[in-house]
Amino acid sequence: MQILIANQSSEPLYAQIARQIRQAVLRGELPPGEPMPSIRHLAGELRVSVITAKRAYDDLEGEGFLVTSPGRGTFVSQADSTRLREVALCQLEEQLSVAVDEAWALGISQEELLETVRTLYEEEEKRASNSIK
Amino acid sequence: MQILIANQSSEPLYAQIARQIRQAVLRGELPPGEPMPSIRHLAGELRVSVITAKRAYDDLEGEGFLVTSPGRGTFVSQADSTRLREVALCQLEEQLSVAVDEAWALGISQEELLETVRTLYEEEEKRASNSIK
Amino acid sequence: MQILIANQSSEPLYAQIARQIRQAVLRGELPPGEPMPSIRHLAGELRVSVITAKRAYDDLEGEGFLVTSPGRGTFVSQADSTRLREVALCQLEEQLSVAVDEAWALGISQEELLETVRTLYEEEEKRASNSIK
Amino acid sequence: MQILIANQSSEPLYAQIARQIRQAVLRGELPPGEPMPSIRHLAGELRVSVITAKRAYDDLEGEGFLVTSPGRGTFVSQADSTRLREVALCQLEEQLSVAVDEAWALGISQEELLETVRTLYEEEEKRASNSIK
DNA sequence: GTGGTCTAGACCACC
DNA sequence: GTGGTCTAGACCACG
Repeated sequence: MQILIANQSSEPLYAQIARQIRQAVLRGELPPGEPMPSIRHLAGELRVSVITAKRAYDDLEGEGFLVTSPGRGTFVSQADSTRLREVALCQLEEQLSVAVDEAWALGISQEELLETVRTLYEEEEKRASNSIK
Repeated sequence: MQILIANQSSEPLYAQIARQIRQAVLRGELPPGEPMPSIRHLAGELRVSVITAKRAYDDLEGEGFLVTSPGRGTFVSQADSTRLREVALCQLEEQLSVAVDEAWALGISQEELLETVRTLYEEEEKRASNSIK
Repeated sequence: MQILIANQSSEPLYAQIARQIRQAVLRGELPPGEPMPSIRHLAGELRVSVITAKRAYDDLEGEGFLVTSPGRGTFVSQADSTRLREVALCQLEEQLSVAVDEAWALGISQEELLETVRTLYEEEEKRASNSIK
Repeated sequence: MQILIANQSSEPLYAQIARQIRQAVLRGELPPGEPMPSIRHLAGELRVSVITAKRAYDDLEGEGFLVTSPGRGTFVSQADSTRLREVALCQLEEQLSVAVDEAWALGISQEELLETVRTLYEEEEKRASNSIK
């Protein structure tokens, strides 16, 4: 898989890494049981400190996305994917709620808002299909 | 106007204050030229330090929402509201874009997403009409 | 004479008043010996506090532009206008020096800078001739 | 780079610091991506409080000159330098406009004014070439 | 009374 | 080590 680090972003490095891995798992791109690269290897590839990579893995482990067996490495969890998805959905809804609140404050009509979301979704699909090619 | 502070939020206090004032201005609830409460007064009411209240006003001044004359107080800016609204719209689109990205990664269909947004928007309207009563 | 107060300006009220009176004296618009309006009268016209108007007169007195004889009022000074002009010239040169410094830092050539100043000067002349009509 | 602090100036400390860094960036002396000294280090060198140094960086970040990533440091922004230069030019023109207004009020002829500016510019060049040696 | 500046010091998150 | 937030408190300029 491909992880992109934006140095300019205000999102912490460890959060960027964790988010991208989390998405890949939920998307099924990283199937349960799949071995993850070692912390040191990942850190080297992404040019971040080992401690930062570890923090990302730790968080994902805490959320149930990864499991580490000492001495053997880190793997994508076999855990109940339904529960994981629910957690993610809940976070998404919170995120959307804030955005809708903002939109309402700006006096944007429901129609305009839905139209914007539709457009963004289609752009997202297009981008995805391009990156597959 | 009414400002609510959530101490347990991860959003900094000054950002919470600034955000709520920003929305009130964009919503037209605080008309141009309107005098704002003094930073000391605001700080007292919200139970935060004077510096924290000042930081919120400073940020809003930097964004063009407020103007302050030393010794006289702080006022809602007479500035070009079109420009301010554009900036806000731009930020909103960025926010939505991230959320849509998440939704796509979770495998949510366009229909589901639009339905969720519609529901959230209607809840928002209901909440607003209640707070008016 | 006409004094304009910009409430939005960062320049203090008393300084705006003092500056405009100073310019009027240097320009010869207010001849030596000319009686000035009383502090209370000026304050009333400009809608500022008496203390602010007094501060402006005090400063101008300190600089030698005005003289106050208690009980009779305030008048434009008969003082050596050459000295006053020199002080003003010195301040102007300081002001220009800062601007030129900035211009140099921006990599503006001498020709460009002189051209800009020339244009601004001509605009100033035009504005002045219009306000006379 | 070299930053000079004049404690007796009426210009606030943080503004002096910000101004000198801003000029260095616009002059290209501090290239995009360049790491800035940490606020603590800068504060120590300039003998000012950490907060004061931070305030300067904060302002420059708001203007788009710097970007900072928590935990990693502060860097010269990769931002569109054309836009930054335009803003600076705009501010300069405002500054010059005020000065020309003063000059006109003092009855200075266009020729005298241009001559003064020319002299100041040449002094500036001389000073710059000396500081290089 | 207002806001503006500067200070010291504490605690936290990130790398 | 880095920056981010919040605090209290002092002093000044403005109205």
